[in-house]
Amino acid sequence: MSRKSSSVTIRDVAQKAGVSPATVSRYLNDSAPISPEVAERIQQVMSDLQYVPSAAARQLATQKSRAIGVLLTDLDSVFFPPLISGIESIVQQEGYNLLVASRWVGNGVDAQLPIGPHNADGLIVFPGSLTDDEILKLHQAGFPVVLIYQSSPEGSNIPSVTVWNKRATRELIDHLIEVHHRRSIVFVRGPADNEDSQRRELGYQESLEVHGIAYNPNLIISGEYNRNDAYQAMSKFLENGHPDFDAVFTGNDDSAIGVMNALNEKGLRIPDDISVVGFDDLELSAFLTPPLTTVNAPTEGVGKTAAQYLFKLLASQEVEPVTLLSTQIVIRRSCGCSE
Amino acid sequence: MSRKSSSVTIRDVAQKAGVSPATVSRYLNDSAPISPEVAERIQQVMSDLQYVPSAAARQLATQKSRAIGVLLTDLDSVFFPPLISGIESIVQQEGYNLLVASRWVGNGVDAQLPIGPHNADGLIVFPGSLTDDEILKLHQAGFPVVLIYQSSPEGSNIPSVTVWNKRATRELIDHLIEVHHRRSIVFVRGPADNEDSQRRELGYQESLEVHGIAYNPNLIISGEYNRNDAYQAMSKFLENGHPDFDAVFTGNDDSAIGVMNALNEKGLRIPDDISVVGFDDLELSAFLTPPLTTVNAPTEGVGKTAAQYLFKLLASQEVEPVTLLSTQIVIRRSCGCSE
DNA sequence: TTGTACGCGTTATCAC
DNA sequence: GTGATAACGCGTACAA
Repeated sequence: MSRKSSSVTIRDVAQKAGVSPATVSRYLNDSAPISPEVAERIQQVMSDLQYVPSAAARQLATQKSRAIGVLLTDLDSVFFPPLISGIESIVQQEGYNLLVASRWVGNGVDAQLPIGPHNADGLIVFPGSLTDDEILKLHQAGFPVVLIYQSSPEGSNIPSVTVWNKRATRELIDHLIEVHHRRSIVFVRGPADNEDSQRRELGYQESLEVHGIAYNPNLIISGEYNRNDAYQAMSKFLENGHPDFDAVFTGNDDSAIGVMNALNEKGLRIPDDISVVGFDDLELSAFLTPPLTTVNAPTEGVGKTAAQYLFKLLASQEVEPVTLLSTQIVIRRSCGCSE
Repeated sequence: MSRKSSSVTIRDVAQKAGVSPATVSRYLNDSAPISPEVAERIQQVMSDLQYVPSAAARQLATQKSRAIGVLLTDLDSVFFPPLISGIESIVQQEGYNLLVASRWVGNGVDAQLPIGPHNADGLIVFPGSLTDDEILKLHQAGFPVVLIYQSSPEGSNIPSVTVWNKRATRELIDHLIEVHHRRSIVFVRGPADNEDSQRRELGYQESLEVHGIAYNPNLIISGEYNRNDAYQAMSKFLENGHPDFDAVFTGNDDSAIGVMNALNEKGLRIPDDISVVGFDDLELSAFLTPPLTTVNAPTEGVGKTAAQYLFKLLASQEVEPVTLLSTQIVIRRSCGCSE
């Protein structure tokens, strides 16, 4: 984009190859057949001149940016690497560029979107980065959008991809109750408006119910799906008078880290005194002490799938409105199992 | 970028506001004074029409993409979130876009760069994503580049930002020796060509030397700066005949996770039997059991600084060729300290 | 198979 | 302070 660096244009190539710019363009995008000799000459000149087409000019002419974006809330979370990695692998494979930005609707944004029709061909949105209104507006304007970990706003039908939350959670809690005979299980929920957290809570309740255990609201505490808040929440829970409990299900693994820490500090042994289980199966979860029993959620797969859907949308292909990737429990030691 | 979505152009705004496109442009970039009334009218029309300038057209006219890129090797690492977050905060503040891509020179790339003069105004490069030749070529073409965790290739003077490695490592090992009387300290190094790892090794050696401890090459093992390889390396070390040792310094925290795991599996207690210390101070390091004694390296700061330098470069300002951000040891419990 | 001419949406250079 | 007008570099009818 900088003048001095890539000042060689398609016209230079054309001239030096003794053809018209149009022909070079055709060669570039093989949008029309051209004679072998000419093709070779162009190729030769192109590499001689180290010609690289200007993305901007191309975009302007084509009305396509060949870039897609992903909008996150806070980039600084262990949850994102696999997600972004998954997205990027597809994006790169398609020869597109990936724009990344953070934006948090909580702090009252109403400025222009960092990523939108003005600089991208499509967008993957993570919960909390856009309001429902903004999502809807984008979608209604015909801008390709794929939602992740979030369902389409009321009345709309925007493709969304997330994971099976309830089923695996149900199995996980079943395991705690049936195998380890835990009956007072604390649930550390995520942000109130987080759909995944809500569904995980449903799985938790269902398991309780099936086993004839009464749901105790005093056993529910709120983290924010991150280790620090979860640590605080659990510490506070332990300090104030609290019901007896013999297990903790943290809505995600990151929270489990904070919870385990709080438990350790109070001298509670995991899993002897308290079983702890999470959700996500972060790469590091197997390395915690004790290794965390959790639910494996294909985060990278969500990224890949969302990106693939976005490209389908770009190609005007049909995409299933909602897709749930399968999850499965992984038993390690924090629940009480020996391996 | 998509035709249907944002078809309102500067011309539409101009017409509806009863002025010329030029005036609207001037208002947008306040590149020239305009009368208050006109300004207000334009503002009004702009928000009525929800006008958003086309990035492509702007780029073509300006020869600037208003985007910078960061080139990483593998996106899926806990090390990156703070780094990217730091970069993005500056980028957003400058009203720029952030392009992210991964590329690993190890697998013999020679295709076109995912990010370069064709789609960005500048680039932040992480070790392993570009060969020295590629870096040099970019730089010589006048393309702004900032190196992180890597020094400028032979003979060149490209700005680079990284952290103080040797000094803090030296202090860390001093601590192990002086306070905890450890004398047989294993060093788990990073990738062979990694400059940080090399400098950390220097600090390690210096401390040994000062304390009259002979350097024992059998105590050096190779990880790859990630928990899995480090786990493998340490496990193998423990299984084969190995020298006695009473401490491990892992080149980074991620490796420490794998090492601690391997140690635990063999029934070695940390820190009672073996002290373990790392480098980086990942957000999760304080949450390991035991909490990891390490060196706090300002990863987010490196990202911010690199981005700031890049913007200085874009503004044709001077930038120091090499800057080292300060690090400092943080004592937790894995070394043997009680708090 | 190839060339010509115009348009994409914006900014920059002149005039006024 | 404001308005024409010419780039910017590429794709794409349309014509040949």
